[in-house]
Amino acid sequence: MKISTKGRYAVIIMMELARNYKNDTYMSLNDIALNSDISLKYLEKIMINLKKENYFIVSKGSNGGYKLAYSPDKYKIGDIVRASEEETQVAPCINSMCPKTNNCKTFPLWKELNDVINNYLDSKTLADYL
Amino acid sequence: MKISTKGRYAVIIMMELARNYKNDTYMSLNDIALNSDISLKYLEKIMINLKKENYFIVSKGSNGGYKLAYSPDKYKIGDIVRASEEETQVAPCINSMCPKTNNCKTFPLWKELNDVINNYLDSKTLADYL
DNA sequence: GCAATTCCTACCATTTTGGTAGTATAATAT
DNA sequence: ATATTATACTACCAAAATGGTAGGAATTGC
Repeated sequence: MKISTKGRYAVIIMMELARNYKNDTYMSLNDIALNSDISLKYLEKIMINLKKENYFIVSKGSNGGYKLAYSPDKYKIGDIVRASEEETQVAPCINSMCPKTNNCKTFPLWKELNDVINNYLDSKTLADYL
Repeated sequence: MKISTKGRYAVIIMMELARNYKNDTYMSLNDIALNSDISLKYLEKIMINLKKENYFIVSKGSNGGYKLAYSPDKYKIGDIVRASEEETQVAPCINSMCPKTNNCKTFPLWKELNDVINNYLDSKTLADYL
């Protein structure tokens, strides 16, 4: 029962950009790496999923980098985590459960837990943790 | 963001015993294996952690097995999952977070998420899923 | 042109997950 | 007693996920 660091690092990246939002300057992954003590290379990898979400305005070249496309309160933590993790179900269906056995009787439990988690994470935005 | 099957299987085992509670007979792991489509050997492994909790009355030998020591409503799902998982924190502290960087600013988020999850799982007992 | 930056494709070590195998030990039915 | 049925214990293992690293190509600003 553990959230992978990928999701947590994604939130950290987004937080760095959120803190820089008011400056309206581009922030490079290198800057984020220095601030957050995560390697540039791993940051790049985590960015792959985040970039699909159109969260950023990007600029290549010197003085380039990323900035948030919207104000921090527009970014739900839940969206960020789900975008980073691929597996969005806390307890996805597995072969040894369902349907011959009684195992599926616990399915509503995991389904509801999933909702509880998502509802909580969706109730918070980057602005809540600046 | 996924709960390991270990915790889920543990709940399944406990459910099987809960369903057998009214019979007041011992139920062997072999019976549970047949009912649940999980291998006997893997069940044994999952039992290791559960046995530490004094959840059962155990009998070896023929017609032996396990039965619940208390009625199903006394077993919180949260306790069962936590007993099975070793890692009880959803987002345990890791080196690259805390304390030089700003990363710890997100700690309250994960701490609270942890509480949300535990509160939900503690609000349910085996009796809720018979 | 050069430096800074993102973008893209691989690769990889370690840990966790999800098991299996074999044997010892204990209790019970007969 | 002893054969049988269970649990208890110890060890091993394959596959997948996690948490990275490496190297270079493409793009842009100066």
